[in-house]
Amino acid sequence: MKDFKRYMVTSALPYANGPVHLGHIAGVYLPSDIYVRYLRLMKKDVLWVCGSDEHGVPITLKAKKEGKSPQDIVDRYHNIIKKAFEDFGISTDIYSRTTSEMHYKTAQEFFKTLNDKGVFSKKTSKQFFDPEEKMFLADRYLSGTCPHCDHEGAYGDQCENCGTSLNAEDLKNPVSQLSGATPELRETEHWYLPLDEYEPFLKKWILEDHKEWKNTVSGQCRSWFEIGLQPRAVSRDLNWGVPLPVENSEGKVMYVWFDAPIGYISATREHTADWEKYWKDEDTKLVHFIGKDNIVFHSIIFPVMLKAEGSYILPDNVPANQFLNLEGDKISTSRNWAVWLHEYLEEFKGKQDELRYVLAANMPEAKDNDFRWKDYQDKINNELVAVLGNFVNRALVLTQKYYDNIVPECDCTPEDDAIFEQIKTAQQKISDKIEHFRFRDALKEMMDVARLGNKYLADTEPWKLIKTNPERVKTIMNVALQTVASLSVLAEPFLPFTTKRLQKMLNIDAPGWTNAGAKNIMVPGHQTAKAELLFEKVEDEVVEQQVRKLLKTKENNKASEKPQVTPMKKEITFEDFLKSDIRVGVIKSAEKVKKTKKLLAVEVDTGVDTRTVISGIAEHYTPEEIIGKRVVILINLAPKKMRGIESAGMILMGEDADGKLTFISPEDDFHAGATIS
RNA sequence: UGCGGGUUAGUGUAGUCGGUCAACACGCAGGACUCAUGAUCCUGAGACCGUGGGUUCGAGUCCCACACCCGCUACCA
Repeated sequence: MKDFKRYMVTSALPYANGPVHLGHIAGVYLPSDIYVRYLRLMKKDVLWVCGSDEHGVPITLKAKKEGKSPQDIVDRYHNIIKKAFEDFGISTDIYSRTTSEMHYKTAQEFFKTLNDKGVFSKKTSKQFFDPEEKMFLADRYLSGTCPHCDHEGAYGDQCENCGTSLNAEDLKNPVSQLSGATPELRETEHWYLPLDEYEPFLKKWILEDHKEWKNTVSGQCRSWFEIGLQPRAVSRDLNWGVPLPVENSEGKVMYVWFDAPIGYISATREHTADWEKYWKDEDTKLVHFIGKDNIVFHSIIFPVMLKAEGSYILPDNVPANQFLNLEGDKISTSRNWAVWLHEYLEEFKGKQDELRYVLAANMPEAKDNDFRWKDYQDKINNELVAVLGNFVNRALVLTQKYYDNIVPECDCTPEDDAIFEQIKTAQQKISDKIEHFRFRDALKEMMDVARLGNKYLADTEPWKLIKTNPERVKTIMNVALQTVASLSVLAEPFLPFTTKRLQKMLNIDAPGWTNAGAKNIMVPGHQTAKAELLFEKVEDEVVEQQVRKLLKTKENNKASEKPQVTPMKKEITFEDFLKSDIRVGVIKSAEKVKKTKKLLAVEVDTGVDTRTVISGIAEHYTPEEIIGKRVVILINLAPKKMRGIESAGMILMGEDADGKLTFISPEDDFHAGATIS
């Protein structure tokens, strides 16, 4: 492997429309922090940057909804996130933001360079423009009448009723979701990054030159290659973002995904005048820590931008993690199903390392993992307290008892030497694992050193020997103290707050990484401070309270989910209504349509005949349980073939706000074919 | 539906090139110890490695099919 002179580490910029939660921490910021702290201990030249991503449409919408400016919104969350990171020991060299002056400058220079080099292609297309908001509308902020089925709630990109994907311009009676105004079709021109031209380069670079990347990352890239890369628009018609630095581009800003990764560069520039060596020198190792949702941006789009610019290096690795679930359910900002970092820090004062430990031990490195409060309690009580905290306490308390906190002399036997050997080996293993982004394994290795210490004490039994061979006990306690001191280095990347306290107790300066396993970190005659417990047990009550809090969130969600009532559709005439032939039908049989998740093929006796209807209810009903059910069915609907089966008619279903479906059934046992009007 | 990832003891996970690979942690059972936050140490029980085929002298490990879970995508008359 190449020997790099320095490291440039970036972590995905958190989007400033909400605070960060444990999923963000476990997936991105904690692994980065462990990695960087380790590199610093190795005395490497390393720079770690991060910052808030503050552009993009969702922020403008949130601002509008709250009657504030986009800047107000991003200020609020930027400050919450920044403070939470600091308090949690996320030790970035700089935490910047993409609304900074330096970022505008850097992003514009970058864009201009690409533009001057003729990298971009330009294309004109027609898009809807909201005259009230004075802005172009992204497809999903448009609604209207579907040109195919006349459904009125169709979105600009798709009709949810008939399922066809649409071109926004084909929508009938389009309405802006933002203002309710009728948008006009206007021509607009956009800049495109020709990803397709870089495909051969990317394929070689990722699939051949970087085989060491996680297979989730290369797998994702491979799937993009299979579809074929397309030019990607990097400009938007919006008034919130970095303005394009080119002529005739009024009202246009950079696509948020174009400017955000440049934020890494801007932050570096803001931090040091010497920024270029971190971004443009081949001897620098560039590493992007991200979550799996960001893979294409960091392994395809941003590298193409860097490559096209010409003077930048490309990432050496993109260690993407999977997602963390919470108590079995997907974390969701909008449903408030999350443990927010800033709230944890409020409620668990001084317990940063406890959380860091649990998250690191449970990091979603290869697949999605689950955070459970019970597991939080178990890991802290049975591992942190019982193994690490206990060993440290035993060593220090014994030293206090026997030697009044003075480090005794050491006269090592081969058994003692073996301990130092093992610590050395562990140190190398931890290094190796961290360098390969295997943080949970690395953490385990570190804990094994504490286990080794516990075993050493159990084997040598100084509390017995003190009566028969006090000379020997001196050496034993010396070895135990050296082990504790080694732990104060080896644990630093994972548990920085604890190691600081530990070093204070030992009354030593922070040793360097390579000192771990040395015999002389604690010099004989040195005076240590009084022993304190490193960790407290987590009581059942604490965990129960958190679980209750989450349950409450669930209940609140249910309650506050005011049935989202869809607006009334356009008035129809009685004659229109009479056109539909709605009947009571009886379900004769049903079976799942193969290879689909939601579709059931249902045989219905309509009185008129028995016919097959495809219904999208398989997630709510099993075929067995609906046989014999009386349902309401629209029978004169034009048949449509789906998945090779012809569906003649439509079973009417009630739909809840959260998407739950239920049959509409007559209250009395009406016969099949009874009309409904 | 397409693509990607996953499916290994009660739980969470390791298993790089196919041959001590069935491992580690927690939990559980029994024992030892008492310096330590009822912590620690030792011993033990617990997995036919999602299912079914195939390649091979030999497969969690390679190939094929299927099932289930997650993400994106499609579909949901």
